[in-house]
Amino acid sequence: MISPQQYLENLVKKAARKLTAKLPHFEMESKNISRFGDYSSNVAFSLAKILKKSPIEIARKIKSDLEENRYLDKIEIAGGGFINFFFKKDFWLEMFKNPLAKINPGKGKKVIIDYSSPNIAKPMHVGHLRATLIGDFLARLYKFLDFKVIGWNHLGDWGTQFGMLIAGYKKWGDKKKINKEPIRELLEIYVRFNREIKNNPRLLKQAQEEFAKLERQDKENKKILNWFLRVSLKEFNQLYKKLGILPFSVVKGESEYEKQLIPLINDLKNKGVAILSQGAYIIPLEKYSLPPALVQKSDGATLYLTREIASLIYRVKKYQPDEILYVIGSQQNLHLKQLFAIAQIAGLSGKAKLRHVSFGWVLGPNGKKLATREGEIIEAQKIVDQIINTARKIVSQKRKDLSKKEKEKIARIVGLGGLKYNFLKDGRNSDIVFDPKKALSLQGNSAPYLQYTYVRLKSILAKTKTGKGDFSLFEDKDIEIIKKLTAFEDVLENCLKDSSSHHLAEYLFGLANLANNFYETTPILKDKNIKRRNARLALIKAAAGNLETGLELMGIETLNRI
RNA sequence: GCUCCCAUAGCUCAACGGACAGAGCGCCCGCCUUCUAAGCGGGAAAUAGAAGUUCGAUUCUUCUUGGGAGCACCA
Repeated sequence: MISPQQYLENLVKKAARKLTAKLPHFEMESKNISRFGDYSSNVAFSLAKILKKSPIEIARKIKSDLEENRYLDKIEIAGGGFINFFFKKDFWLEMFKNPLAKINPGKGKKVIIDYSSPNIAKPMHVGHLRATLIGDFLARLYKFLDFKVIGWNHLGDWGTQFGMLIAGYKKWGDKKKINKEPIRELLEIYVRFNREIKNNPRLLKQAQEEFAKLERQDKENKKILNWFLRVSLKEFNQLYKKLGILPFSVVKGESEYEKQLIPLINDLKNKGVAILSQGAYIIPLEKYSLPPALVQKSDGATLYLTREIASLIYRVKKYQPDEILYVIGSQQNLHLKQLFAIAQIAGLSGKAKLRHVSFGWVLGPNGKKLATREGEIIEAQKIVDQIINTARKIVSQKRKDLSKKEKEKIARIVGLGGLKYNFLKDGRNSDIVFDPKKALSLQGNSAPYLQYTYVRLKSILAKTKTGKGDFSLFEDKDIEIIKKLTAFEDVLENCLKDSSSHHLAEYLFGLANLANNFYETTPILKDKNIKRRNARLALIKAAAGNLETGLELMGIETLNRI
């Protein structure tokens, strides 16, 4: 079975083809307003433009063409040319009996999703957290839709700052301390180095020298850098584990491409893609209305972008992906545009479609960038711990009856769920305001609300055995839920199209609201009509299943008790 | 200076050029001897400003105002 929306779209397309050879784009949507039908379409308006006829006239033609359809109760024309479709009850019962086939738009295609990308020796901040959660959602979504997903973590481990870190380590470093608390210690060295540089400019030179050695593949410095990477990664992995993020397929530092850069630049020069300008090599991008991209500095050193190009070449060569998603903040919009333009000019991306999944800033409650009063960044780790703490307090207050172990489990799942939902419920392009103090909302459009609804549904199911039900006993409010259930796949397609989770969040919230309203107003277990009772048990089981699947796609766990 | 992004209810967010701009929080009102009140129902409340394109504009174009990001030797 395909979704009702798909079904109607196909139907209308067929009818429209009789009127014109080239189909215009049109909408088929569910408006949640009963007099606009189960689904409505603006196809007549779209056709009116090319056929130069009135929308009403076209709508009438389509209507008369489709009116005999066995699933449709009626078709209405309203609002100057909208076509509203009303399905028969039997259709919805049919939809419920034969659930939708799982869609598989991926068809086994390979996609690389590049996300998280923290810098080693530095704590992950709230921006990394957003990138990580968006990326993890996309990885789960693509997997669910039958793509072969390669999760890629491109670590920042190159640049003069690592010269500072190595110089600082050689001066003041304590190996034991670093092994114990790597990121804290390394950050301290970095901060101290920058502080002392003000009084002692020679330090900067030392840092540059250490970095230059690194560029020359100096064994000792490479070894140190590698060690920094290993211990940082150990700490990152603790956070990923705590968050319940899918494991990455590839974790690679930028520095790993270093050896390929000179051949790469030579190749670009030979092809005439890169040209000499003011002593440096640039790739002009006027054709793309972009400023030129610098790939080699006048001192011969390479840049971030150069390594990004090398990484792209490596990815394409090694994995032959059909698609590469870069989950990276909007401040790098230009950078990604340049990368994609270069890929096109030099033919680097193979068959892969490149896509920048850009996202906005995470702002604090005052609408400014999130920071403590001292101006430090707020660490992702602290946000996670803080929200679980908040959840712990609430749970121990609300459920004094539960065991400590169970309360702890609920606190973790509700806290993390609240956090993730907070980042995933909004469209990714806008800046979002994140107030760590208010982040765990229990009411309304929040993960705990969805988790609570799931628990309520499961709890009803747990109290009884199910038997054979008679679906024809369903009433309007049951059908409302069936309608919602059948839209799930369409919602996932929207998420895929926009690389955004907010459609799914909105859907799950709507479904949960329907479900809550349903069991609030409809006694199920006490229903004397056993066939209807069983039918409704099947219905809420399906609703719970949808909630669970949807939450799982957002990386949010469900519970049986809350 | 140039380029790009953003501006929707008191607050936080929705709305692929479509029919009356939807939600949540907060506020006001009602519902717990009945499957977990982390719930359900109801109410007040918004497109920054000006012009244009269109049958139709929150959406597209131009300008204004206000915020943010980026723009050759950082990553």
